[in-house]
Amino acid sequence: MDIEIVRHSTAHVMAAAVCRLYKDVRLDIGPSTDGGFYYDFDLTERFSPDDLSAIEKEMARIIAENAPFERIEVSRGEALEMLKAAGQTYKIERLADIPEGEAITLYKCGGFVDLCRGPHLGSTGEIKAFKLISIAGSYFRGLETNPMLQRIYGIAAFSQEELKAELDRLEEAKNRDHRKLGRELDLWSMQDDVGAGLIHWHPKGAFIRTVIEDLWRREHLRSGYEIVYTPHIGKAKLWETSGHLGFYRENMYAPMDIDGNEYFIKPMNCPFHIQIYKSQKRSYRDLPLRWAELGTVYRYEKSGVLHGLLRVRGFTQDDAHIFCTPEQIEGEVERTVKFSLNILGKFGFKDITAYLSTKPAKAVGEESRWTQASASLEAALKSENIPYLVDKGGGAFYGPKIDLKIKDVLNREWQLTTIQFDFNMSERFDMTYTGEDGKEHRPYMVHRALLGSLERFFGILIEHYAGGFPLWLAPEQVRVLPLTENQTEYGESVLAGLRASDVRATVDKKSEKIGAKIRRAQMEKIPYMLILGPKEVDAQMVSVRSRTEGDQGAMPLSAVLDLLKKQMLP
RNA sequence: GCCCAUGUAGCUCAGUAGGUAGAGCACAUCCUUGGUAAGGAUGAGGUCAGCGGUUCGAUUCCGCUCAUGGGCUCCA
Repeated sequence: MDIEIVRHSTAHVMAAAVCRLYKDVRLDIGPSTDGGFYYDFDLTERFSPDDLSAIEKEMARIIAENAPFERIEVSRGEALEMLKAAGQTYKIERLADIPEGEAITLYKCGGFVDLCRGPHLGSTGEIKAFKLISIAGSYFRGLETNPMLQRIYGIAAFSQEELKAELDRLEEAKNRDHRKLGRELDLWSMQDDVGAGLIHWHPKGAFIRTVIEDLWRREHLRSGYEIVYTPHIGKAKLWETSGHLGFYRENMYAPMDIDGNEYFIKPMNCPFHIQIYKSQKRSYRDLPLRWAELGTVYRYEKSGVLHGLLRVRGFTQDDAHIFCTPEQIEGEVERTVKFSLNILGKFGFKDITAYLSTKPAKAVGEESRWTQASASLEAALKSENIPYLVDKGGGAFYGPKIDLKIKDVLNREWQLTTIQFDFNMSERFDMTYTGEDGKEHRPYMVHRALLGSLERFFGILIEHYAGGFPLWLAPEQVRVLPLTENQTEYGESVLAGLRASDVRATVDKKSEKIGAKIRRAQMEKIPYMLILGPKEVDAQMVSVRSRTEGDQGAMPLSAVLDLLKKQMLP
């Protein structure tokens, strides 16, 4: 049996329970989802979180009744009549969606009848384990202009054990939440006095960022990129030319007046890179040009979409633009994909799926360019053997793209890399290069970000590692723990030895028992602790404790340095 | 932006049926000098998110705003 059937049937039982407990309930739909199920309702009362347990109790009653799910095939007219009589206005609209010729079925269960394709369990008694999780609002048919319904989310499983496992998984995800860990590990914050969606990187978080940035810069230089820096604001004219004021204005912050000119804060870096391109005449001999920038942009995001580090209003993209000839395009795309996989791999992300989005109905740019660009994207995915899905017609109007999504340790998917062609900007800014034939040609322009944004990437990294960063990323790699104040001096000399080898370390000089110091270091998720008591001083050794492996015994400092050295690089 | 919920010390939370508040952790000082996840004592720390209203009096009731959380929508 399929878990989806269990989920869907549980959704029906929930709807039945709601109908028993409340008056004049209008139903929308109640499908199974990836993790569970939901049902959308419209009723005068507002559900509150306390109501969930009452609904759960009623559901348990319905399950105990072991009512059969009865499938009834009806004509369209009969269904309509039945729904009209019941005042089920949303269902009537849903009925209209069912194509002519398709069977129309009702499912009847314990006095509750629902328009539903099914399939369902034999009877409610087959539901062994479920839990209601949350209440949310949702627009009918997901349309902002439609009325808002009340949605109840729940999960269902084959057994109580499986339900518990699922709840544990949710709990684990909660414990890894980058917002919780960000506070506990003192990595980053947002401040009411500053504004929503604006990130403060605290020293430890900022340190991790510098490690990421250093790696990013080094790898880009190795891979033939050049690094640029561009301004944070630009004149209205620039954004008119780029088309942002036409298409993207609601995401841009209000302009500021400087000497009578309107200036906008940048929501994207591309126009500036294009300006550098256009600062001189370009030859085919100059191409490809690969320009990368950790470019900080600001976008107005609706208040309701902000989410920790994952959706913010100010963020730094690891942006780059590649300008090249048609002959170079395939090679450039392939090397970009390869480069991205290389970088993501350094952070332990190996399970990657690609999404290829092709030409939509409304699009700019020559057909031949779309064809060539899409083909080069697909070829790159094939040559790298990446599993991919094609979203036909899902590209932006300005070009096809591939997005790479990684899976983290909890098997959750996150989009990081995006590689997008842009047939729009190159036209709007009239970018050209002189070809071998002495004529002007239009370069291909590829926009790409590998990590996406540093904020978002950091959030994902925190959750991926659950805050326990590998040695090379850890802001504090080693903590020296003298047993008593008598070992402070030796501790200082050990610290000096560590720092001389570029190990990020501190000494805990507090007059506390060693257990308390260890506990603190464990909670701060510091990879290694060096414990120094009289024995270690006598032997001129250090006792090593690994955060994950525990006591490793005594060894000379040089052995510790060797041990660390092996983990210093990604 | 929309629906619902929440906002009390740095953190996690109690509490006040309207009379300006409390715990644990963290912090400071002192005592303690210890062997692999919490030693003890004392102390400091609050415009109860902000603004306005009702009231003799508001952290508490009402309204608005801001922020956060769960979703929806959005993410050219």
